[in-house]
Amino acid sequence: MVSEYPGMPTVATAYQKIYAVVSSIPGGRVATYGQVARLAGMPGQARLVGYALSSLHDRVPVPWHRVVNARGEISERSGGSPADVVQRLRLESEGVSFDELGRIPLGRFLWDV
DNA sequence: CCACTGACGAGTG
DNA sequence: GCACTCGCCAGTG
Repeated sequence: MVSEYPGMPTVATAYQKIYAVVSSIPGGRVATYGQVARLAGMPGQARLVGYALSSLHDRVPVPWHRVVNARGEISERSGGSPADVVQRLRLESEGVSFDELGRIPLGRFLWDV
């Protein structure tokens, strides 16, 4: 649970809710953007989840790497940042495996609430 | 205040 | 399974 970080607005934002949900994803499991949105009380707001995560900075201790898209793939960033590679490495080090197409078998690793 | 911007998802052909 | 469209809306400048 991340309630605060340098530079974060003092008032509560939708992002805090999202960060709280992401922070509760167990290691070795993954959640989809849409799933996080629902758990955060914003069904249908998958895009906002992605937007919220993209605005995170390194010092914020949120396990953003455990969030993937509905197809079990790691979504590609804009600007060609290497964050997607880091994400895969972190997941693999947690025991999450990928198939030959670079997708995670959601039937085995999706976080069941 | 207005316009633009996204780590997405579900539906359709 | 792939390509395309449309709906979502908080933040940012």
